[in-house]
Amino acid sequence: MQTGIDYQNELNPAQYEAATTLEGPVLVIAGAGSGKTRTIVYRLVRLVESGVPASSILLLTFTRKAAQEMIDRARALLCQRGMPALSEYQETPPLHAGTTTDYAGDYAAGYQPQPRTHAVSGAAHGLAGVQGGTFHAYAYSVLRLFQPSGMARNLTVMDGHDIIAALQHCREETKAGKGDKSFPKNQTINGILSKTRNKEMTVEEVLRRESFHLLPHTDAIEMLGRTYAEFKRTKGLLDYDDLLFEFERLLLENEDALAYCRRKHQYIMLDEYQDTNPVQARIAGLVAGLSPAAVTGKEKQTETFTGNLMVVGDDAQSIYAFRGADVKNILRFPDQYPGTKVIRLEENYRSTQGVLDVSNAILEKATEGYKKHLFTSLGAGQTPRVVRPLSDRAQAQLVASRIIELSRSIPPSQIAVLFRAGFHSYALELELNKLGVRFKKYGGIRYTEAAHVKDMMSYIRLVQNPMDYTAFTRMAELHKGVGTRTCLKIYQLVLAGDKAGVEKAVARFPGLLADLNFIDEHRRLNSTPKILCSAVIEHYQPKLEELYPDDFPRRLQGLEQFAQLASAYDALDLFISDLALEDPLQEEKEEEGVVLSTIHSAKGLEWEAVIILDLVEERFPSRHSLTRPEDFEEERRLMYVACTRAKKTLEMYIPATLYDKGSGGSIPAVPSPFVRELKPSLYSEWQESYTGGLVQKKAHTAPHVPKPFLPRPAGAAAPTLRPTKPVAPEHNMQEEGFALGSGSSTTTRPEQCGYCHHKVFGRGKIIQHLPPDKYRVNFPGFGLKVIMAAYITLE
DNA sequence: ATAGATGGCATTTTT
DNA sequence: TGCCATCTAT
Repeated sequence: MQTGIDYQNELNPAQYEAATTLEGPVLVIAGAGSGKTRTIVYRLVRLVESGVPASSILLLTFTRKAAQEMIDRARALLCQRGMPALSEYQETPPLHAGTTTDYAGDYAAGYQPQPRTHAVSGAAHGLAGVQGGTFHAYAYSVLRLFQPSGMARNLTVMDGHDIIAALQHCREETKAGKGDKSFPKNQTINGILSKTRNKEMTVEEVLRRESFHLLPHTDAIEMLGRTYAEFKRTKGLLDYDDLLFEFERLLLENEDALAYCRRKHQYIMLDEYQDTNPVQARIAGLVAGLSPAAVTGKEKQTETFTGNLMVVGDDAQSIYAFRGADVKNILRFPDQYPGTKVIRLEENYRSTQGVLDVSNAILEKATEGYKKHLFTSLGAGQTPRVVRPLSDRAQAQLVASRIIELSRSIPPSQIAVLFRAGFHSYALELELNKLGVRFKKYGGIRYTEAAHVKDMMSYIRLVQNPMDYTAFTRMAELHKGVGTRTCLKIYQLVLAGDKAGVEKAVARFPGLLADLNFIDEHRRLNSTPKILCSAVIEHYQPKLEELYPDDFPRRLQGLEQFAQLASAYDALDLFISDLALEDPLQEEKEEEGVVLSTIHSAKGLEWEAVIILDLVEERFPSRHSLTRPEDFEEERRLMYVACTRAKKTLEMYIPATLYDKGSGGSIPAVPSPFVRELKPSLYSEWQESYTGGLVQKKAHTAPHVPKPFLPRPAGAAAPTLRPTKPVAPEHNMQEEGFALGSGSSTTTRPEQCGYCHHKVFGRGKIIQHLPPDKYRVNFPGFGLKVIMAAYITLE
């Protein structure tokens, strides 16, 4: 089939090379803003144009949204450039129907392949049937077709909340850490266990590396891990990590499954390869055709690799090491896949040179020496700004008014505020609400986490998997008088098939019996997700009205929206797993509004204007990164990712003080090393005054004159701005010790951090030197303290 | 055994 | 801030 696309003229030479190399192993090193998405989009079209069936293309990206966008854009390209011959395909045939041979039906006895894709489908023109999504979603889509050995028959994907609930259950059962205040919280346990798996290390290794204070609990955590694994196995539950490891095991143990994947997905594209972890890399290798021995590195592939595998990524943007991502995957790809064609996309089409200069400067200081230099032909553009509000509260007010100012010339949806951690934006959110500025926050509360949605989902999940204990608990405890014990008892009776026993136990709770019957009936009916959703809503509505008398209509509406969503699915389990893997309502949020996002969630996105908050030590770089140099390097790459999101306007905010909830007062903050090390010529410096507007600091002119500290009465108007630096005397250390742009500032790099002893608090980690004679020290069990040097002994 | 209330807490980043 | 864990009255 032919299109009028002129690949050579619409792409630059490197992009062209990447988009038109369809066979063999290919590594694309794509610098920030280098047109990576465009290249993948063109390659998708090119593949289809060359006669590759869309259904044999697998596109794995970091989020489903990313895959969706690429497929949509490819489809748009095809539509727009006319594939007249294809217009008769407007009515897309179901994914597995007709043209493609689907082997799963033959192999997986009892499991019929479902006629609707789980992940994203390119639902028009020649792209119908491209399978795209995340590794996790892909893993599930195959796992459900083949029965993994030793697993319950119906597999359910757990979401974050399920995981915590399951851990809690295991904890009660084993009495692990009972009554021990130093025992970590479920969240923490989950983090440790998950790290253990993603980094493929023992609990002890993980603890030794990043939380040595928990080392005394090593055995208990390991034991809890085993109990948790057994809990999941017997109940047919899969957490995020299980999806990957069970999938790998399936590919290694079940020849049919491996053959199915290899045969079906002959053209594989992996985006963000720098952020894959070892098991993901092995899965990719197995499906692409690498031998099991070569995948684990036991043996080296010596002949030219003949599978069609393209990986795309940027080692400088690797920001997920904390969850096991390993840059080595991308660095050694050519070695692992002999015959790899390496293509570098280097010209930046996103940002003006001023933005790139700052970005480059940040990367230059990286100790791991990623040699990258972004360039553009877009021109110098605006000079990035450094803004220094008096406090984090003032920062919120300044940013809010700046957003209003910017939105006079830029659509609000083209303005983004980025920060290191979700809670860093709280103050700004309050401020924006106060001013009536619309915003959408990425990484905020998922709609699926609302109580009524979870209630509804528990019924749906029980229809799919009667052993889903988390769902059972949720459903059963909706009834007054049913708690942990009763719940467990009934669950066991139900599983044992003891009908008489169940009826007896449930007799005291008539509503519960009705629920169980309802679930049984619908399991028998095998209804479509949409019909089931409607039925559940009707069944649950009385309870909804009882539980939420003030706002049940609104919640009901939300549930109906959910049922609408379900109508896109033919298979119940796919609907459930999609909800656990990614919030489907996220992308349907209104388009208007300023974007608030963690830097991690901002990956791959771009905006006209980008504001980075809280560029002070402890926040960014995060205090948790101060232990090991490699973590600090990851913070640097995070900063690089943040800066390279900006097209034209880049502003970095450095509050002089941070509110301290402990003391209720403000503590001085040290500007982030990432800004301190920038040459002053790369940015202009702006400050707050009491009279209005941001005022640019005149570089190197006015001598520093400390202004008296003028406390604002509570509830006073937002700070306005004034031309000189209003720094309170007690904060003058910033002027003296941490001037910006020195290029050689006293950075609290991790390698300079040591430990010290204090008579009362014991051993602590020195977080920061506060000249001339104080240290900020983190004492396990006591938290952060500022201590006079005289009272501690350095180690 | 359950439910509700209270008080103490620490708080990265995501599938 | 919201989320725990523990306590107390039924």
